[in-house]
Amino acid sequence: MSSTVAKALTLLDHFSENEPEIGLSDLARRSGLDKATVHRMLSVMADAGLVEQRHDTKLYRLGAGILRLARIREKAFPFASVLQPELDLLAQETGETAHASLISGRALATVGICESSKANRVSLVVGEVLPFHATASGIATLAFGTEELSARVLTGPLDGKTSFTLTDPGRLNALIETARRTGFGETDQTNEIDVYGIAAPYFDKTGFACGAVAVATPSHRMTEALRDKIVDAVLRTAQVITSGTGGTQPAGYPETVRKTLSSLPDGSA
Amino acid sequence: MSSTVAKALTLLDHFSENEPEIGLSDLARRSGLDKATVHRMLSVMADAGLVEQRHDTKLYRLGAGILRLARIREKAFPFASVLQPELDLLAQETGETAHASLISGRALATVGICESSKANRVSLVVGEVLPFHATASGIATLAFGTEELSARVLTGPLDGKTSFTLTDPGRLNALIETARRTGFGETDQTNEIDVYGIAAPYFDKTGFACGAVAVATPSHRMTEALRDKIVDAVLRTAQVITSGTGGTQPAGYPETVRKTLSSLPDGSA
DNA sequence: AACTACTGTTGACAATAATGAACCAGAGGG
DNA sequence: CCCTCTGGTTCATTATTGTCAACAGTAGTT
Repeated sequence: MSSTVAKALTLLDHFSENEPEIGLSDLARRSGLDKATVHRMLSVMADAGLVEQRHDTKLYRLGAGILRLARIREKAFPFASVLQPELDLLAQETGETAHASLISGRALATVGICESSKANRVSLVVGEVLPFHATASGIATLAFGTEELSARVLTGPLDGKTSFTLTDPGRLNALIETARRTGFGETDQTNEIDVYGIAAPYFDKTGFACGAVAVATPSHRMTEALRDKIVDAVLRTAQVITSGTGGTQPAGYPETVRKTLSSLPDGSA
Repeated sequence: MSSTVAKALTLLDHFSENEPEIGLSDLARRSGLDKATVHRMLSVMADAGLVEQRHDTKLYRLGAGILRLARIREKAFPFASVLQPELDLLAQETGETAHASLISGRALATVGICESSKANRVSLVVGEVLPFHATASGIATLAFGTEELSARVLTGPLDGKTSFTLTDPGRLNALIETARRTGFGETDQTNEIDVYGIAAPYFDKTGFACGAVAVATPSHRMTEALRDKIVDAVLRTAQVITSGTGGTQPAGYPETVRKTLSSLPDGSA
C-alpha cells in the first residue's frame, strides 16, 4: 500500500520555509525510513533536479528542477500570477491577511499570501499544506468540489489540529453543507488557535472548486461588521479569480450566495 | 540502474510549455513504460500533488504541489526573483534574448527568460532543459563548477543536437578549458541551428558555478562588435547575480576575466 | 591522543513492491 | 456492428527495494 515513489515524495514535504535544508540522518529520522533508503531516494531525486545537495555541508534542499516545472505550469495555466494582485487588493481592503490555495493531492497547497499590515496579524508560512477538514479554505473547496473529493476526505483520517477541530465526519459534513448553502467556508480556531478564517471557492473550467481564497484574522478581533465586510470581499475576490483564470461558476452559485448573504445580518428571509 | 522513482520522475519531463497536458496512453508511449505502470505512478504523484488530472478530459498536467514547493525554495533561496530584473536589463542592453539557468540534476534548468524585442530573435520555450555539452551556459557552468560535475558530464553520453555539437569528450574538454581561461562560455549552433550563445557563470556560496546567464542571438547577426558588447554585459550581469544571490566569486575569477577580455579586441597581451 | 557520537555513504541479502500482458468498459468513427 | 482508440484494472512473475551492518570522516570531549 505504500509505493516507493510515494515515500520518496513525502520526503519533499519535510522542507519548509523555516527549514529549507535538511541533512540525511535528520530526514531519515523524521520520515521514519532507513538512512540508506533515504539516501538512495535523495540521490535519484537529485538526479532529476527535485532536490540538490550542497557540496560543502552535505545538506539537502529543494532543487532547481522545481522552479523549472513551476514555470511550465505557470506559463500554461497562469494562476499564482493572476492571483497575487487580487490577493494584495483583498488584504488591503479588509486590513487582514489574505491567502489562496489550490487542491494538491489530499490537501490544499498555499500558492499565494499577502499579510496584513497590522502589527497583530495572522502570519502564514509560505508553502504550508492546509488540511481540508480544519480550514475555512478546505470547507469552501469541499463544499463546491467534486463528490469524489469530499468523499475521500470524509472517509479519510481527520486529525485534531486544535481542540476545536471537527474530527467527526458527520459534523464535518454538516459544516460543508452549511458552506454549500452560504457560498463560503467559515471556521474558528479549527486549524490554529486564535485564527478565524473565511474563505470562498474559485472554480475551474468544469465548474468545480479547485481551491479557495481566504482571509484570516485573529479570532478576538472578529466582529459582526468585520465578518460581513470580509465575506463580501472574499466572495468578490473569488469571482474575479475564477474568471481571471478561465474558470466558470457552477449554475446557480452566485444567486444562492447573494440570497444567503442578504439574510445574514438580521436573519430575515 | 533504473529505480522506480527515477522512472516516475522522468514522466514529469514530458510536460512542456507546448504540451502542458498529456493523456495516459500517450505518456506511456513516450516514456516507453507500460500503461499500468504509468497509471500507478501518476496516481501516487497526483496524490502528492505533483500532477493533477482534469476530471473532464482525464488528461494529466503538472500539479499545484509544484507551485507550493517552488514558493518554499524561492522564499528560502531567492533566485528567480532577484534574477529576472537583471535579465530584463541584460536583454534590453544587448537587444537580444537573455536567459538564465541553474544546475538541475544532469542538466541545466532554465529559470529565467527575457526575449529580445527584435522581430528576428531567438525564442526559448519556458522550462526547457539544456544539455551541458551543447550550450554556452553549460560550458560556462562546467568550466567553473565542481570537478565532479564536469567529470560526470564528460564521461556521460554526449548527444549530437546539431551537426556542430561537440560529441567528443576531448574536444569538449578543450572548449571548457578555453572558457576557464576567458571566463565565459561561447558556442555557435551546437544546440540549435542558427543560434549563437555567450554565457557567464554565477557562483554559489562555496565559489563554484551553480548556473549561467546567457545571451542568445541569431548566428548570422553576430559581429565582432556585438560579441564584445555581449561578453561585457553578460559578465557584468553574472557578477551582479552572484552577489545578489549571496554567492562568492572564486579567487582570481574577475582578474582572469579582465585580463583576457582586454586582449580580445586586438590580440595584444 | 584516544574515545565518543555523530554524520553521509556503500554493500549484500531477504522481502516486498513494481512490472507488463491480458482484460474491461466506454467513446467515437467508418 | 465492427474496429480502434481511450483510461483503468487485475494478477502471477520478477526485479527492485528496504533492511542491517559495516565503513569513513568530522567534531566535541575527556
